[in-house]
Amino acid sequence: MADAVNGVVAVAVETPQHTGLGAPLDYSADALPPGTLVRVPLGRRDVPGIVWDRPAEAEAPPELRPVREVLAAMPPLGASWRQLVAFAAAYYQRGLGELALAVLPPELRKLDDVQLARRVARLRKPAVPARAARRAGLAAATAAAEAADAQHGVQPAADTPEAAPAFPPAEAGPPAAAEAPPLNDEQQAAVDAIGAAAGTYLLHGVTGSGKTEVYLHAAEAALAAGRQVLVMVPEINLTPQLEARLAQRFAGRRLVALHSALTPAQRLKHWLLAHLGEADLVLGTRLAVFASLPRLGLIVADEEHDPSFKQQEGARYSARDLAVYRGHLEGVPVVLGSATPSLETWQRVQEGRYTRLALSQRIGGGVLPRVRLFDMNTLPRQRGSAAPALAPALVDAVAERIERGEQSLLFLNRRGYAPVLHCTACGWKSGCPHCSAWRVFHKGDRSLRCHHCGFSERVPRACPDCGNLDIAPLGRGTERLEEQIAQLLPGARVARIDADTTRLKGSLEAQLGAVHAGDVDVLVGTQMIAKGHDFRRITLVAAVNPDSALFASDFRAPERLFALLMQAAGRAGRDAQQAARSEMWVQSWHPQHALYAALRKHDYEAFAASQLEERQSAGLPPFSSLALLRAEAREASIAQGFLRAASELAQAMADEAGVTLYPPVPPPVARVADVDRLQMLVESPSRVALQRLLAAWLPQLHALRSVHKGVLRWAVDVDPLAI
DNA sequence: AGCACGCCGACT
DNA sequence: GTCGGCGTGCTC
Repeated sequence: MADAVNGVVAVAVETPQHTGLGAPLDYSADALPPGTLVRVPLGRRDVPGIVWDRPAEAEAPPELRPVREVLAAMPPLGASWRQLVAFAAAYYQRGLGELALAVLPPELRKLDDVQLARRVARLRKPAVPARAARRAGLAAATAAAEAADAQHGVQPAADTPEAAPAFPPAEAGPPAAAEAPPLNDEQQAAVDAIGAAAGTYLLHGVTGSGKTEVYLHAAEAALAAGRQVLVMVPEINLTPQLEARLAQRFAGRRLVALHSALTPAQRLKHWLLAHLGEADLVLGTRLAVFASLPRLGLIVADEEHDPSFKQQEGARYSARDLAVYRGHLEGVPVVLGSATPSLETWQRVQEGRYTRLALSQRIGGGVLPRVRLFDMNTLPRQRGSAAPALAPALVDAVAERIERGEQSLLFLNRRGYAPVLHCTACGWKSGCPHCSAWRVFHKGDRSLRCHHCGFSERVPRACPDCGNLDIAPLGRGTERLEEQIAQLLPGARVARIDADTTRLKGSLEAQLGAVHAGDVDVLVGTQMIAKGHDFRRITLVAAVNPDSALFASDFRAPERLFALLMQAAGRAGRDAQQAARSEMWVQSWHPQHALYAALRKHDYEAFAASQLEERQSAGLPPFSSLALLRAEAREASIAQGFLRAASELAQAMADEAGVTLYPPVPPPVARVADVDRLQMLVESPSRVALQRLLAAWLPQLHALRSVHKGVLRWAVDVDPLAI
């Protein structure tokens, strides 16, 4: 361990990469173990920092300022945590200290040592009597004594096992609270494989095939071996039901949640419980991948294909990819669960780098719903009028369900009443004055709302350009679909769930509760309802208008659509006796498309194979690595000039390294809130070559801003989701 | 990123 | 005469 030498410590502080201050800074202090939280002077400010590993050979500048405060009440952050953070900072091209401090609970940086000691002491009082014996030695220590100990850099070794040994095989007799249903052979084989060796596992099974039960058993084994378990889900929405299930199964264990909807105080408490080794299970969203877990024994990433695992601002990390790295680093198994794995994951399975564990059957003998592709071209069209939103045959099928007391789910990935209003006389459309996008008509509050910048106005009575009173909605959103289905099926109880109806805290739960209670016949919603929720009485799911993704410029659009439709199909017929007559309807103008053919057969593998072939011939991920350099300015030409200059700086390097620089292009929505955006694609068949180029190139870009004035922001996105 | 210092316009 | 505009520059 490279401890402090000659009274010098390196401290990671919140300094952005582009200032040339991305690396830790040197301060004078008595020996402090790496990972210790400190406060240090920086310029005229006092900032929080983390003592970092300092290379022994590094020279100290002559005059160093002293560390101002040592927060010794908490054990230092472990070596593997620091390595994870250092890797993420380097890979996603951010300052080390910037990332390290950004992934700590915000509340932590506000505390001084005394306040921290008080909280730590409180949390170390065991919540469950059974834990008292094991923790007795630690709990006995007073906060003051702990603080005094830690002042000398002494920490109970048990709290910071830096190098975790290999995951031991599953043992019998963990203190499970609720009895588990018996596993089928495939589930048992999966649990055995995960328990046998560290590595990355793809748990591949359709909705209802019992993936969660495998997670629970694998977790049980890890807990029995005295380890902590990290479970990640893509969205906060999905935490409550999994939390309930984990809490029920592991009643004697301490379970904490980590996500951005917690209050600052809760987030700090949960994070500390994990860091102190008090929490046995951590359930969270992508930010939980950075939780400090001194006894980590298993990582689960459920719905690993979900785009929400990629952070979309600041350090744009992929929590799924970091989970895999972390598992490798700490020698613990990583389980990636999905019915429709990301093509990156699937390719790694093909290459033998990940192990596929297949769950091929639905639990309880349920079958997947029959997929019915409805060809919208067959609908008779009255002259001059648009095609109806819903095929009459689909409306009949919904009506049948209502008669039988069953529920239907209509899925339309577009909220609002209509995506755009237009004037039938002069052709005016409801564009946003600040963005290159249409403003969406929301009938509920009679507003025209831009979904990009939030600009909202009361919908005009007449055309703002020509005064014509006949302004009409174009296209359909969930509000309009809800209205139409209510008209087509009088007496049906119709509900709608989307971002607009769930704005208030607790309203999603309330609405889902109504569906479960049987108070709803037809549920209309966006992709929010396609994910995770376990509806028992739904026997019909319909994708009302999914075609747009087929021809999107985004190369991942088909992959996303397939996953979404498979997931939506999974909502139907989870109850075995209903499964036989469950149906998934897809209304399409292109029913012959290969994606739908694969969907009809629930054939992920065929779909993945054809997509991978396309990706390979196009030189796209997972057969190449990408990064996007983005720039924003009031005028596109300024952003353009900056990116061109950046490109020139890199050209020689790129040619040599086998990296391709593409010309700057506007993203799909080029102007948002009066700011023009441009982006430049950087591509290489070699991840390493791309990484090397970025590391050499990006530090030079800060200086460009003084030449290209007017660039408001620039940023790099490594492994971008969309290009 | 903050937060300084630093040199030019409209106000008590 | 100052209050304050945000342009450059530094932080171990």
